[in-house]
Amino acid sequence: MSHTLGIRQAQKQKTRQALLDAALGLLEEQSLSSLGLREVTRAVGVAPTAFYRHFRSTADLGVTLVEEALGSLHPMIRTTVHPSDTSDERIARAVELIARHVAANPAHIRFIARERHGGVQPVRAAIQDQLARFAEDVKAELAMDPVSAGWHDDDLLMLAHLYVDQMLMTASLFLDALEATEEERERIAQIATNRMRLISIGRRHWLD
Amino acid sequence: MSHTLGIRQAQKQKTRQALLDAALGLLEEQSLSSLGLREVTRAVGVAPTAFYRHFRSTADLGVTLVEEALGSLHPMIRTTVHPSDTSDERIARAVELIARHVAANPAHIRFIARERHGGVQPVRAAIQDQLARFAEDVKAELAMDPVSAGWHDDDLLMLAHLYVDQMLMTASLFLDALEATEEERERIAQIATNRMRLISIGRRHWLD
DNA sequence: TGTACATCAGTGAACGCGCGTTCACTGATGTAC
DNA sequence: TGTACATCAGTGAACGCGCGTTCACTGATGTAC
Repeated sequence: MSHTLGIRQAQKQKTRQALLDAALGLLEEQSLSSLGLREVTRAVGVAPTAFYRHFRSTADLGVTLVEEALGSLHPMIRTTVHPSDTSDERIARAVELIARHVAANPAHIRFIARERHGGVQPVRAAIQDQLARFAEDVKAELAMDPVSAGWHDDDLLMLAHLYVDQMLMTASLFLDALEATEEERERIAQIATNRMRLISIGRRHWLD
Repeated sequence: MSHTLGIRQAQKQKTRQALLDAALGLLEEQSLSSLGLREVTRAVGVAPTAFYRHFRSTADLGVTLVEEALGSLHPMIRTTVHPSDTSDERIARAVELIARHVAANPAHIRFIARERHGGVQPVRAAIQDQLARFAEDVKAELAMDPVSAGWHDDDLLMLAHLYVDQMLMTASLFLDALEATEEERERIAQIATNRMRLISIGRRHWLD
């Protein structure tokens, strides 16, 4: 049997997670810079002062949310870009994966899109940091592809960032269409696919 | 002599503009959803209640800021994309123009980047609306280019949106580098240029 | 040009309210023996 | 297993403060004659 947390630790974790979940919910309709500590504790049903047992401030909570939203995404990113099948199949798979991820975690994605350029510096920095890591991951995968032979390192990283930004754009498009009809979402998937295709075509002819 | 405003109207306009300017300044370090009406009037030096003579709410002020930031940009966008000289010259000109515009209007650009996905719905809607118009403008210019012969209308619009998003990304990159060295800004210009080049290459081979 | 009245941008007091933070506390959980 | 003490997540009262909004107001500007 694996090591179990003590009752006290387990309860603390539970409250902490409840605070994170409540904050994420409240952030669907406002920015982090206007999120109040009392709002969050009220939503959870604990005293305002309990907040300080878990986070120094709402900015601190925000940084934790960034890790929660993006920290676990690295393996997914790598396999998405991995040069296995044809370019068009890979793109279709990526768009499908993004659509699913957005549908499964809308609040996390909204939070990232919103706070990427938001008013809370440490959170912005945490997001830039994670996205830069994604770009490094993507670059490493791209480098393995024969198509990348002869490319400058700088240009590979440029392309990787372009893909990462594109993924986020696509996610944001799907986010705005969560309530829309199936046809509308299909239309968006088509546009996102074509954007990716155009970039991939540019990639193939980069060294012409 | 052209028609002049009355003294009263002129003074009102002046106060209104002071409120907009003060708000824009305060928004460099926070999001609109946390901007207080009292903050703004305090910065201008008028009574809090004076705010209501000009705007219904900070959200209303935000929508006005969107128009101020983007409304006058249409002619610039069109001429930037206009197919005059070679593709590489056009790209270099566009990147240069964006760098200048960001340096001249950093607060406006920051505001747009921040509130595009921000927590205030009417402002988000106003930004999406303006960006969609930009895309229509760009599409109209692209359509005039011989390179676009044989393209589907949908794909032209897709490309136009891709260019618009790319311009905003580039602007955002320059924004983060305003305090940086000349070399750093040159590096960013190079990356932005290469992103645009790659997209243009994809465009030229789209129908292959 | 002068007078009498209307308009309206900006004022200042007042309101009820929720905010972030402090502090000493409680009582369940953990630990040492 | 039982006891005595330590730890610490969550409490609840209290604080000073700034918020958005209301209201009746003032006095400079505008207008009609």
